[in-house]
Amino acid sequence: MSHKKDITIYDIARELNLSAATVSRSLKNSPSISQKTRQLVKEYAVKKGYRHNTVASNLRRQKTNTIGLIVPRLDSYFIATVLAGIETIISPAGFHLIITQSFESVQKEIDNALTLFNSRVDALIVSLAADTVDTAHFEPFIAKGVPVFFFDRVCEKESCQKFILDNFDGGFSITNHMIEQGCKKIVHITGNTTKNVYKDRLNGYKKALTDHSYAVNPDFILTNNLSFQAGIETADKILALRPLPDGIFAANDLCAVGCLMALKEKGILIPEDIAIAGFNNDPVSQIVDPKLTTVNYPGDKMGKLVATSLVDKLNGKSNGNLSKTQIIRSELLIRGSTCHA
Amino acid sequence: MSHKKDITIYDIARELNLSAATVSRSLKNSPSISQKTRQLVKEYAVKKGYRHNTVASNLRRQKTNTIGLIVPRLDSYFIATVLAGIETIISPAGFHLIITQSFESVQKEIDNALTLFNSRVDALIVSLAADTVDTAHFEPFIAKGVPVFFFDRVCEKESCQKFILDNFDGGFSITNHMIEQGCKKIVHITGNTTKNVYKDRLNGYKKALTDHSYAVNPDFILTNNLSFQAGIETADKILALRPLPDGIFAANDLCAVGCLMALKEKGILIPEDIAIAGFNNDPVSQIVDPKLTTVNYPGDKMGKLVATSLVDKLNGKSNGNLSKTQIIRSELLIRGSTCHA
DNA sequence: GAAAATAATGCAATCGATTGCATGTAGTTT
DNA sequence: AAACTACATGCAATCGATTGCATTATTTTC
Repeated sequence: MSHKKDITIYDIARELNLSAATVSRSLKNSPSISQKTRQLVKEYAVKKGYRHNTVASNLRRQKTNTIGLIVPRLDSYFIATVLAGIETIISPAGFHLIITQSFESVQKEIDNALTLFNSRVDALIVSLAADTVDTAHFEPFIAKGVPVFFFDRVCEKESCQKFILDNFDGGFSITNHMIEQGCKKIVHITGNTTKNVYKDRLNGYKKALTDHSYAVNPDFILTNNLSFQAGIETADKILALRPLPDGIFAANDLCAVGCLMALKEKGILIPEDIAIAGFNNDPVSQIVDPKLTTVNYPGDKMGKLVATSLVDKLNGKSNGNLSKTQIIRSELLIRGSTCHA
Repeated sequence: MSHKKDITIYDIARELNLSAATVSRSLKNSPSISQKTRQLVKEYAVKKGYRHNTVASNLRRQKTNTIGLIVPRLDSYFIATVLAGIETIISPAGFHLIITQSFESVQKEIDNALTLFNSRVDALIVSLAADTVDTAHFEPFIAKGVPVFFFDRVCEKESCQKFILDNFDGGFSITNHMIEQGCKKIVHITGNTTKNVYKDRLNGYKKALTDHSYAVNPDFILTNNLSFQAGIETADKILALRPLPDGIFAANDLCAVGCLMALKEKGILIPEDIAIAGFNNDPVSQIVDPKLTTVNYPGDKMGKLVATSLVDKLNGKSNGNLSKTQIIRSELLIRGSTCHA
């Protein structure tokens, strides 16, 4: 079956006895073309169903108006909201978004970076995979002047542009709050602490303890992959600890909720026996009974912030003195899982 | 500041005293080039940090290896899992994914379709906006032979390739189950019934009622936007109904959970006073207490199915006789919100 | 009415990879 | 040694829009 072939500016030029240059300029409303021809060309283009060929344009202009995105996974509430925020900003600004997931693997992240580079994206937005230590795969972008913006799981290097929540402060506030509620033996469940997000939350937790002259007990710092399932499994480990903890601060909500539900199942009263807090303000934190104390992590806001800064930079509207590190203030949300009604 | 300029096959050709054609063929491992030259070129390319220019290649080949996606919004669990499923399949197959959201608006959907068309995507995957009736904006793709695959919220036209869950069967099974549990006055909360998903669920509900010789009471069919908040607000309306309902079937989980929590708040016992069921198997359905009976809607599976079919088609591996409508069997998940332990 | 200024349009190169066809070279056959 | 085959490489056009510079048409100015 044969399909309609696209018409080009040359087709229009030929039909109207003009040059391709004039047609091109007319379609872009160049003021150097007379009102009359401009109108003529545009009407004819619409009539014939002309469609601008972005690919050809991209090659000639050496720009793609495309932004690449690399995230660990797409099926997380936080990432989904960031994504939505980014798209909301860049789409009206005339940019496209190409998305890829690294599945928490450096190798996949490297592959994705390479194909996005080859696709000549105008910029890159990244949240690092769990096991990424070396970030050399982003060097080609830097060397070429392509902006690379990190968010959430960021590159530790000074020179990187990054957008993060104040994870230290969040971890500190939560732990502090639990201590104020009377908790004396608080467990912390964390993920991969080579990543800033978990490391900072952990350090905030430690700081709150030492500020209150509590010792940091290494046995009370548990590591898992922070999934819902991991939370359920960790509940048993927690119940086996001696002395029995009276508080749990998990580095994300999903894990906290899994843990909370498993403990409830075993007859533990929340928060009377053990108080629990999470991190992220995931929808599940408001559904679980009792509702989960957590730190608000506004993905939509973060996505919009990253995207706005990026679009400004790409359009040369950057005030230039944008700080390399943008920190969103953390906000503690106190709910039933850490205090009695 | 000056940035490193990309090197091209011409640069390599010049340095090695070869033609660009030979370089191009070497890099693609064309068998018509001798092993020796091929090796030479490839090593030199790596050494010099050559990167394939996908944009130029796309223009010449008249293919972009890019798939466009248009969805109502990105920050929904279902969409996020579909997205993850799609990316998982198409990425290893060498395709990119450009995503856009319509925010449930036809106009935005039309705009997105246009820019994706101009970007010469090789295929399009769509879940329609709430108010989309006319689908003429996809005609240019069809006319040009660009595959357009619909999922979930699909185009009603016969000729469209669509992937859906058996919504009718799901609605029927849920309602039937509730009736078997003793419910006699079941409310249905639905969304925009011009969309197949909600219309079919509603029809399944009606069929189950009439099969059991129950009348369909129009007052018992409530419409809202199916958000969590809407569920909370609808709880009051339900309590004002006479006779008082003894069952609620909401067309999605978020709304069902909002409603459930609001009712609990008001002292209603779930499921003793009123049984509740949702649709989608969203994570919140397993967190709420009691856990929510629902229909499993495997986004990941659907995404992979859509993407696999699409990639096969693009690679000409389609068996050709792929049915226009692919239906995923619905699966009822019975939980505490509709039956006593 | 001629010169100068301005407006409108065209020419042709460019972006970088791809590919059908032509050419060239080495090796084999008779 | 001529003729032929097979393999390796090059030539040059192509994809379609963009844009600096040149050229032609139209006004303005004196």
